[in-house]
Amino acid sequence: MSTAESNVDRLYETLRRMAADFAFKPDARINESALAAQLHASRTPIREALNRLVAEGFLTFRSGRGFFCRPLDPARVLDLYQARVAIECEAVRLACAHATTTQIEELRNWLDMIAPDYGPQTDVARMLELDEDFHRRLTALSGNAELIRLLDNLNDRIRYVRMIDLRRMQSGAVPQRDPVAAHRRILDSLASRNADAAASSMRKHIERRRDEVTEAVRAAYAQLYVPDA
Amino acid sequence: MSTAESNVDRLYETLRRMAADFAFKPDARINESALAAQLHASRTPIREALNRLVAEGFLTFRSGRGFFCRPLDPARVLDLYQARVAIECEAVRLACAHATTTQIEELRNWLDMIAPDYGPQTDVARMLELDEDFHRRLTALSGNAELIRLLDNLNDRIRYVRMIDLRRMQSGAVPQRDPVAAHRRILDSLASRNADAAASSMRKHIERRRDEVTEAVRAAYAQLYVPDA
DNA sequence: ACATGCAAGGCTGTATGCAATTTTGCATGC
DNA sequence: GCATGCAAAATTGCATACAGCCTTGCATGT
Repeated sequence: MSTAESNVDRLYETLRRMAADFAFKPDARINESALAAQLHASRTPIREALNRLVAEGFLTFRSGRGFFCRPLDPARVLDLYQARVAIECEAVRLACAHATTTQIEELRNWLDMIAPDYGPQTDVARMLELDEDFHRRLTALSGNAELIRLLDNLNDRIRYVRMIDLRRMQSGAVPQRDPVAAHRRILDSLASRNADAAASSMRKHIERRRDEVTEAVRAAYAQLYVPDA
Repeated sequence: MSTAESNVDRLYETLRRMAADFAFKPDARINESALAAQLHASRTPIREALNRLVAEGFLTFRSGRGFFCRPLDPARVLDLYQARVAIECEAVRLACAHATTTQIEELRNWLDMIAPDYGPQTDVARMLELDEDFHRRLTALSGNAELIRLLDNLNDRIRYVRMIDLRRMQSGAVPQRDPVAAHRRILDSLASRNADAAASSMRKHIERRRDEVTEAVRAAYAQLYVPDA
C-alpha cells in the first residue's frame, strides 16, 4: 500500500470532489477503467467509491450499464434548496431549545471575527466556505448529528451551483446584499429563544436565493456544455 | 451470472434488509468472507453493497478495520425522529402550496379505503406498512423528490425500532390511540391549505411517539443482546 | 499476578483476469 | 435514405489471489 495513512480515503475524496464539481458532465457515462488509470488505482476501489457516491446522490447507477453523473436540472436544485429549508429551520428550532447561551455567544463571536473577511471583495470560494461554515455551526447547535449529516450532504451537492451563483453576484449581475446581516438576525432570534422568528428568518434567508439559483443553473448549463474537457 | 436480471441488486437488497432488521448486532464487526460464503457470492459485490449501506447510514466503516453495524442508541433514534419532523413538516407545507385538490382527495380516498385494515387487531408489519405508506404519499404531494428520498432513508433506519414500538402498543403497554384520526386531521388542514396547521399537526403527530420510542429502544436493547444468533 | 512483547492467524485492501453483456459501427435489405 | 441485424470491440460483473495490517493469545520477564 502506497501511502501510510489511507490510500482509498483520498481516492474517495477525490472522486467526491470531482462529482461535486461536475468534473463528469451531467448524464455522462463514467468509464471505470479510464478513471482507474487516471487516478493510478485499480477498478475495485474506484467502484467502491462510486457506489458510495451513488448512495449519496452524486451519481446514478444503471445495472449492467455503469455509473453516470447526476443530471444538472433546475427542478432538482430547487428540491435540494427546499430540503435545506426543512433541515435548517428545524435545526434552528432545536437550537433554540437546546443550545446553551455560551454556545450561542461563541457562534456570535465567530461571526464577528470572520465578518471582515466576508465582503464583496472576498474570493468566491472563501465566501462560500464561510457561509457554509456558519450554517453548519448553527445546525450543530441543534445537537442532532443526523441533521448535520444531511446538511453536509446537501451542501456538497449544491456547492457547484452556489459557486456559480456567487460568481454572478460578484460580477454585479444581481444587487449584492450583506450576507452577514441575515446571519446576525437569525442569531438574535436564537439568542432570545424565539424559535418561530429564528425559523422564519432562516426560511427567508435560504428561499431568497431561489430565483437567483434558478438563473445560476441556466448559466451552469452553458458553462458545462460549451467548454470541451 | 446466475439470475438473468441482476444478481448484485438482490444481494444489495438482502444486505439492506439484514442491516435494517439488525441481523448484524449493533457495533458488531461484519465479516466479509463469512457474508460472502453465506450469500453465495464473492467479497467484491458484498463490499460494494456494504459501501452503499455506509453512505445510507446503516453501517459504519473504519479504515483498515472493516464494516460495523450501526450502534442502536436512544439518542440516535431521537435524532432520526427529529429529522422526520423536519422533512415531513416542510413536505406538508409544500404540499399545501403545490398539491392539486384532486391529489389531496385521492389521498383521502386511499385513507378511507385502508382505514378498516388499520386497527388494533391488525398485524404489526401491515400496520407499519400502512403508516409509512401514508406518510410517504403525503410527502410525495410536496412534489419534491429529494424529500421523498430522505424520508425513505429515515424510515428504513427507523423501521426496526418502530416495529418494536408497535408491538408494545399492541400488547397493551401503552394506551392505544386511533392512528387514522391524526392522519385525517393533517389531511383536513392540507385540504383547507392551512400550512401552519398542517405542519403543526404533523409535528405533534410525530413527536408524540418520542417517549414511547425511547422506551422501545430500551426494549430493543434487551431483545438484541439476549438471544444469541 | 500482572504487564509486555512477539508471533501466528485472520481479515482487509486491491490488483488482475475472465466471462457476460452492452454498445457501436458497418453492412445489408427495403 | 432509413431501418435492421450482426459481429467486433469495449465495458461491466464478479471471482480469486495475494500482500500487508490488525488482532489476539501465549510466553516471558519482572
